[in-house]
Amino acid sequence: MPELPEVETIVRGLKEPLEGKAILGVEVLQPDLLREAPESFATGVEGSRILVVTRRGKNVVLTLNPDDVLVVNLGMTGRLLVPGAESTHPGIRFSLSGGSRLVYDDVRRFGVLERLTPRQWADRSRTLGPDPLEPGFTARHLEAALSRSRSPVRSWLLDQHKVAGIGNIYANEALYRAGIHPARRGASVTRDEVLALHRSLRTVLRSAIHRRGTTLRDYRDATGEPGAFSNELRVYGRTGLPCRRCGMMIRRVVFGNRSAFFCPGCQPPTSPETP
DNA sequence: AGTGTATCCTGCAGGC
DNA sequence: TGCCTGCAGGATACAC
Repeated sequence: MPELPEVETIVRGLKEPLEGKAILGVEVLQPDLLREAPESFATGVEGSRILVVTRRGKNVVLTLNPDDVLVVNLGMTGRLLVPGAESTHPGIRFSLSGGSRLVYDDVRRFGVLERLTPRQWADRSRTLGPDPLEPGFTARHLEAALSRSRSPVRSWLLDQHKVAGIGNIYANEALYRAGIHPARRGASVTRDEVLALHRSLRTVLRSAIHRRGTTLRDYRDATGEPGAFSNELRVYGRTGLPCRRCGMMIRRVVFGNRSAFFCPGCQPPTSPETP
């Protein structure tokens, strides 16, 4: 569910309420959210202080004093909620200093909370691709990486080891805005198309952050508020509706186990230069 | 290396 | 109303 813009919105909302707080107690209601025994997780984080809340790709990263990193992947329906937001499916409850609380809530429980050493986290982080909003993600980098890929460009964008943070919504939206069919092979994407994709990825993600993410059904930020980018979607979930640019019907195809949405007029299956 | 498939899990919408 | 199917912002393991 949550992709880069949603996770970024969550992280921004958590900084003020969490940074500097101590974790006094942990209540594990759903042990399958963890990769270790609930008791060792609880005793491991209890007594720690939350120094800083950041994001890496789709992961929420809580740096704990003294030597722990709490990495939260929200899966499809995970939420990190502060007091005031309603929790319907609480999985882990953290009681914090100052009488505050943090609840990890997750209907489907695809999410994972992991307690890692800084070293383990660094090793993990190294396996992830660059963040598309960081300066390191250049058009040159994208062109070089894509040219080596024979997989469909939409699948490539979803691979967190290639680029970190893009999910199915923004992959489809960026490809539409760049005029690239989602099933095109990475290496078939022309230089001009790569430039357009690089630009559209960054604009779509920035604009979605500005709208505080996309809420279709489950996504909520730390205070329980939905995001407003849903109104800006051009192809995702718009099967059968007219393209806002050319009027042709938006189509849905399934590959790589995920739905892909595209406009047959604006995103021809082969590049326009090589008919 | 890449891809199709299945799996984890719950809830909701739509068809009959 | 109830039952069934399909679908969902993710990630991973497997066989080919």
